[in-house]
Amino acid sequence: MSQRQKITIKDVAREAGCGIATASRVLNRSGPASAEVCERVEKAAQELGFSFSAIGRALQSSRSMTIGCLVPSLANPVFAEAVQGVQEALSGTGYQILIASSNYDGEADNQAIATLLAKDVDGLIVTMVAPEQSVALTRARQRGFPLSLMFHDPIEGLPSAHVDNFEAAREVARRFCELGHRRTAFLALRFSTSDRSRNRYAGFHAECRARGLPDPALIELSEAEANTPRLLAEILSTLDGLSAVFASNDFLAIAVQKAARLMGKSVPRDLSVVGFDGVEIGRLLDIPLATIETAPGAMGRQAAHTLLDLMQGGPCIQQPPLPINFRAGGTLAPPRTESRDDDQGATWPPSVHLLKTDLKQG
Amino acid sequence: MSQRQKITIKDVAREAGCGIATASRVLNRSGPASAEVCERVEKAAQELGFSFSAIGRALQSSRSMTIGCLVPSLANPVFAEAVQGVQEALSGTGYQILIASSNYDGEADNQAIATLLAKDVDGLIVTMVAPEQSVALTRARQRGFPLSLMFHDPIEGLPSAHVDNFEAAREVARRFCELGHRRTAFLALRFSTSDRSRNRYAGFHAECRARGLPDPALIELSEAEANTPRLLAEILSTLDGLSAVFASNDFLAIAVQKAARLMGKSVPRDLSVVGFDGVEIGRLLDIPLATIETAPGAMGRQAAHTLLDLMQGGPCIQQPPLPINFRAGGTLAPPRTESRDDDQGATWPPSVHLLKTDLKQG
DNA sequence: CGGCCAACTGGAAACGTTTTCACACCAGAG
DNA sequence: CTCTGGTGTGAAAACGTTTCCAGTTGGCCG
Repeated sequence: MSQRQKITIKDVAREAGCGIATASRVLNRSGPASAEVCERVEKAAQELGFSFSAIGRALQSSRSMTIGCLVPSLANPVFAEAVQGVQEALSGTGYQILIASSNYDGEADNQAIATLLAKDVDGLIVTMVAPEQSVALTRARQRGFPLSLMFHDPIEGLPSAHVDNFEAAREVARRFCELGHRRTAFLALRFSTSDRSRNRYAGFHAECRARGLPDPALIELSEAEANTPRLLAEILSTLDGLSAVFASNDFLAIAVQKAARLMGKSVPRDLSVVGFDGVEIGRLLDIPLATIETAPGAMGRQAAHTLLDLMQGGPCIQQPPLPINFRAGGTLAPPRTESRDDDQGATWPPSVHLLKTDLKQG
Repeated sequence: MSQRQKITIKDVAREAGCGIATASRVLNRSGPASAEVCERVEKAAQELGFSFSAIGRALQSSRSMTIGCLVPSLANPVFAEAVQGVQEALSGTGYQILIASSNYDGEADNQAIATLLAKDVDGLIVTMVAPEQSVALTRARQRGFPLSLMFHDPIEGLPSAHVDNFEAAREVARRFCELGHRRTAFLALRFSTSDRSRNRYAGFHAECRARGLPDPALIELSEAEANTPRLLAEILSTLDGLSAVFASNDFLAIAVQKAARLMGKSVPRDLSVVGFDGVEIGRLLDIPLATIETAPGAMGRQAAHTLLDLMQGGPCIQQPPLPINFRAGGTLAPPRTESRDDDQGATWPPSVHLLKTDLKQG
């Protein structure tokens, strides 16, 4: 109930009976001051409960000590962990995180970046729908504003903390192929708004081709379909001869298992499933999930370090992709029957739910 | 590469050939302006790519349009979802979120609050280790600073968006009891730093007592134990006659299932398990997890709305606890044998890993 | 034509810092 | 004694806004 309004350095100076400049010097240890006045100022600050206003500082130094962080959604543990990683890397540096999320909306992405920039952040760490097409991001980049990406493949001059989705997906195709699988499918939740999913499909597709497998079926699910095992089962059952599914994230992979059970199929006997991300939970399932392990926290940390370097005027150096690890699990096994159907089957891949979209490379 | 430094309203005014005040009025539509000068200013702002500096504004209006948000960790999906909820409630209000996390450390909590306050946030939404013991929080409260809690039970004069952990835990005890369970255990990961866990145990304990059941064993796990099913199995196997486990969160509950499998026990035939939180994943397991469903996102939204009201000078009104829902699941069933051992067994609850701590009420 | 009001305009203060600059003082060297 | 150089100090400018206030127009009414 006591003092409602803030106390400024002016109050401290008055209380200590000295000038503002002196008080500032004492409190920041940024210049000479006699022992006597030094003590008076310290005491006054203590008594008044003074603390510097970051705003005044920011205005004068034109550095807000704040960095902006944009992710699609914190409800996705992968992004939440990444932000936590950023946080950790920034702790102790004096920087705070101003956060924003776009809910996977490209327009919201732009809006968010503009807002963060208006708040005078000193740098930006970003995961968005389409970094290369965002006008706000492009403008910032042209101005030489410190920028750092997460999860995206690097763009010329724009460093990104990422994993090689394409290569990781090829690894999955390789495993499928070596076990004898032929008919495969790739499941994704937000294919159109996630370059990560698209790169994974591209890699998966490329390796299947390279090994003479039929093209994998590409299935984009709606939220409803992903969360309702019955719907998912219906979709899966339209895929004749399907023996292996690569899901674009672990939650989807778990949903597939549930759906398989509903279809009376057994994992991995009738259907192999591989996920992506390597969330902890997959390891604890009754049948541990085979998946590609990534480290979102490490991505956040790397992005933060890259940005810190950039803000200190360092050169823009692109780190190599973070390591990934194929985690073996009970959900991956050889197909039940060595199905010797020929690959020319005109019905594969089926067109239901098939999504045509421009793939990166191929 | 073009202009490296920011363009201010001064630049716009000069370009438009008018005074700063006029430019401000035009751009904010906050005062009269002739159509002609209006157009010139708009055009100049457009061409220069001007956007207001939030810092200048904040300094002058002493409102930063930023609210601080402190949670233990974003790596915990429950808190991440809550922050996402805050975000949603704040979207469109012009407020941004400055985030901080303490990693479940009470000292870091204090430090974080001080930092956020120094950044001149307009309000604070907080989940911390010990809100009532934090000097930083107490000082803020005394100053009448807008504060809003999440997850905690309300404190006099400090509104909190929460669920009734005590009552929810009683519900679990009730279910256990009605199915015939007697020997129960309560598992928690961070008992000492989580009043939520403590309240759950208190409610669970109280209801067990009320129904004449032996006191539940209280087990606090380390991270290592929780994540290594073998270790967890060892601990569980020391509990003789145990037939039902209440885990303080869903991930723990899933780990218990895994451990049970390792022990050769079947869930729910040999061991019933109930979790807490109601994360989506539990529903997709082969045996859907029985759990208490909560809505972290809704908590975040409520906390944000409460804070907004508070910042507009509204009275401090404590909302009732958010509704929770017992979600039935395959992991809960009657115990295998109506074990008719007497309750006086001197070995129950076992002392291994037992944690003595001051319990709230109960 | 004088007076008045409305519409429009811009100078200047204020917000809380940091930093530059000039001044005062004092010791020691010449 | 005067000069030099260092040390300690505070006034003032600057950062980017908003807003108050006073000023300048122009139109309209008496």
